[in-house]
Amino acid sequence: MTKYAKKICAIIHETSAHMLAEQIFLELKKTDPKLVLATVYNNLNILCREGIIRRLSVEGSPDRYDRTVRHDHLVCKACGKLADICLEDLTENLETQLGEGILSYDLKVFYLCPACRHKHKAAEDNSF
Amino acid sequence: MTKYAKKICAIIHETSAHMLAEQIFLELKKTDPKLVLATVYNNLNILCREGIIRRLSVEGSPDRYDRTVRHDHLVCKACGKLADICLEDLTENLETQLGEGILSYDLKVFYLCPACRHKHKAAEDNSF
DNA sequence: TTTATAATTAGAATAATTCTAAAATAAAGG
DNA sequence: CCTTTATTTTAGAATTATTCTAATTATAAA
Repeated sequence: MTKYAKKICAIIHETSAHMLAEQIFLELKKTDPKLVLATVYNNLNILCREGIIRRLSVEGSPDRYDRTVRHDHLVCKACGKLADICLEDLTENLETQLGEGILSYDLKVFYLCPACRHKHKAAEDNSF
Repeated sequence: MTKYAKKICAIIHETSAHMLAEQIFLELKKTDPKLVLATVYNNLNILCREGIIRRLSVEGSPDRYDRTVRHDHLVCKACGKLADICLEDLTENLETQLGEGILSYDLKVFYLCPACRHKHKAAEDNSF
């Protein structure tokens, strides 16, 4: 694994921050000022392809990168905020239903986060 | 609902083709030659916001648009091909696990489609 | 070392999507 | 109907994330 691949990997696995390529770039730039964004993208793509990290497509925002330890995501439909949750593992269940082996799955649960729920409610109350 | 919103809605609900904005545009252009891509995007955004259609983020490809009737997706990790599947509804299960109401969820199951499984196997056999 | 291979840089290129302002269309009020 | 107002659509520029290309640098192999 190359120098920057290692560092990127470390950053992603140390936090659960769902970072953007740009954020990873800025973080690494602190210690490696000559680093360039394309290198970050290159390495992120390689790491994803090899299954070492996980790409997260989030509606209306650039891709984010996440650890591969099994977990799911809770997404606020209003503000888009993303949180980790660990629900029961569905792999076996899915394989049984499908009748064949799967590689992995991605489960996003949409809800209104407490903050947005309040805003939403306030807006409704004012609409009289 | 506006003229184009209606037509876009009809196209998406009549097929299960997971169409790109571009494809919808080309389809509508046949009958409305002066239509412009921005109009398609405008309407797709409005329809998504109102929950009338569903946006599908597919890794490494522009967004696709889908019907809202509950179903899940099977995605080939190698070629990216997308297929509809209808697995059991997890809503109640998820709400119980989370201890609160949810709006919806999105489940993508990754596997190797038959074609890619064969290619993959052939490549392995040749690597001796 | 010298050579070969792979990684990184720099910055241009691409592609999807959004934005802005003007034009066209539709809806509402008289 | 006609006029006014509001909404939709158009045209095309702008933005943004990401990829690509070629040149350079670093690493590994001979």
